[in-house]
Amino acid sequence: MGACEHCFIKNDNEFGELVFEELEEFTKNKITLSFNKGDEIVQEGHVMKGVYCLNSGKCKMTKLNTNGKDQIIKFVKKGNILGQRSLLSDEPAGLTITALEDMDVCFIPKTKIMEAISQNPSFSLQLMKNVSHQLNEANASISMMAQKSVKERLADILLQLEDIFGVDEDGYIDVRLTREEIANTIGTATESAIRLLSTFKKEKYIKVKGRRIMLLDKVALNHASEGY
Amino acid sequence: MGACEHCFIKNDNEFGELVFEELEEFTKNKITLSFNKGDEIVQEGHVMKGVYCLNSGKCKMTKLNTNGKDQIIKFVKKGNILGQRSLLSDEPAGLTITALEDMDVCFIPKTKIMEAISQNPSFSLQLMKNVSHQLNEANASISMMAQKSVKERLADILLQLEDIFGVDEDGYIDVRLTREEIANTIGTATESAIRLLSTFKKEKYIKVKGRRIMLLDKVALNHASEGY
DNA sequence: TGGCAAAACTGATAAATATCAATTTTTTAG
DNA sequence: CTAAAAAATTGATATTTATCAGTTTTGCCA
Repeated sequence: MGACEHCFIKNDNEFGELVFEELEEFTKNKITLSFNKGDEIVQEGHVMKGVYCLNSGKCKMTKLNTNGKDQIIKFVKKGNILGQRSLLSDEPAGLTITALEDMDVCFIPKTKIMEAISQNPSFSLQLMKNVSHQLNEANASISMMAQKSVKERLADILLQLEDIFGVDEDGYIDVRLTREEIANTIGTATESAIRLLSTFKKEKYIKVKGRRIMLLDKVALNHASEGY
Repeated sequence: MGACEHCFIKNDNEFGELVFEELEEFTKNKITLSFNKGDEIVQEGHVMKGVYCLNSGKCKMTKLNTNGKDQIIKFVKKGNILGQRSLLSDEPAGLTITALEDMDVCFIPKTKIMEAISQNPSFSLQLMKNVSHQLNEANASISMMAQKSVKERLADILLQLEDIFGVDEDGYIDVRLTREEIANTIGTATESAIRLLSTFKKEKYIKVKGRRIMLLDKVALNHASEGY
C-alpha cells in the first residue's frame, strides 16, 4: 500500500504529529494487512509487537469474562490506532479486537513506535493525551454500567453508536451489529436487549430494519438514558 | 514539609524517575496541604492546576451519576499521584476525590509537571505507563460491572480492597467504608449490599465488626466472584 | 456522657432481568 | 439458488435486585 508520509489517514490520529522522515521510516518498516469480517486482529493476553493503523473498516474490542461471555468494551473505526495502550504500559493486550467488516490495516513494529516516542515529544504527548482521554471515557462507562438500568444503558449506547459511526445515506446508524453484540455491549441477555429494542420501536424512539437501526427521537432517547 | 528530593514517597510513584535538580524545583514550587476526613481534594468538572502527591491517608474517587448517586470508581492511598490524567489529556477532572481519612498532601503546579515531562523522557514514559495501566484496569471494571451479578461483584471488590489496602494488625482490611460506600462501589442499593455481606458472613467467607471486614476464606470468595 | 442523627439492619413487596423452551426469520456457505 | 446454521423473536417462569417502611444500633459531639 501507499507511503505513510502521503497517507491521509494520519490526519485522523497521532501519526499526524510525526515529521516526514519519521513517516518514511514507518513506510520502510510497515506491513500492510487485510482482515475479513470476523477475523481477530489482536487477541487478549498476547504480547503486542507493534501497533495497527486502521485504513478502513470497523472493529469491536472485547474482554472475555469468567462467565464465558465477551463483553464489548469499545468500538473503533478507520483512522484509529490499535495497541498503543499495551505498548506503552508494556503489558499484554487487555482486549481482543475483532473486525466487524473487511478491513485494511497497516502494522508498524514496536521498535519504530518507541523510536518516534523518544525522538518526537509532541507525538509522545499526543499519545498520552489519547490514552488519558480513553481512561476518562472508561471511567464514565464504569459508572454507567454500575448505576444505570439495562433500558437506560441501551438508550445511551444507541446514541453513542450514532456518535461514533454516524449515519448512512438512508439515515441508519452506520454499523451492523447482531442483537447479541448489542446485548454484550450493555451487559444483558440477548432476549432482554431484543425486548427493549421492541419497546423503543413501539414508542417510536427508533426504527429497526434487520440489523440496521435509525434513531428517530434522540431527545426521548436521551431522557430514557437518564431514567425518565 | 520536607524537600521532595529527600522524600521517600517518591519511590512509590513516578516522581522516582526525576533527577535531583528537578525535585529541587518541585520543592521550591510545591504547596503542602492537609485535608480532613470527608474533604474533597478534587471536584469533578474543575480544571486541574497541578497534581497532588499523597503523603498519607486514603481517598475514594467518584463520579456523580444522573440518578444522583456517587459511583466509586477507584480507591487510592498514600504514594499515589492524583490529577495526571486530567493534566495529560488537558481535560477537566473527570472524578471527584474525597479523603477517607485525614491526609497530608503535596500540590505541584502544572507548569512544573509539564516542564518535567518535556525534559525527562523516562518520567514521561513512566507517566504514560501508569495511565495506560489504569486504562487496562478500568476496562476490566467495565466488564465486571456489566457481566457480573451483585453478589459476584461484592466478592470481587472485597478481594480488591484487601489487595489495595492490606490488613491491619488484627487481620481486618485496612480501610473503613460505610455500607453505602460499599454499595456505591459495586453499583447496588445499600440494603442489597448489607444483605449480601450477611450472606458471606453466614457462610464464613468473611468476619464483620462494624465497618471492619476480615476475609476468612479467599478461595471461596474467589469462587463466589466467578459465580460458583 | 446522654441525646440525637446517621448508619445499619430487617421484612414485605414490587420491579427488573435472566433463563428456558419453542418457533420463525435471516444469513451464509457451498 | 438452496439447505443448513445462525440469529431473532416470543411466551412463560424463575431469580435477582430495588424500593419502601419501620426498627435497632452506632458513632459522635456539645
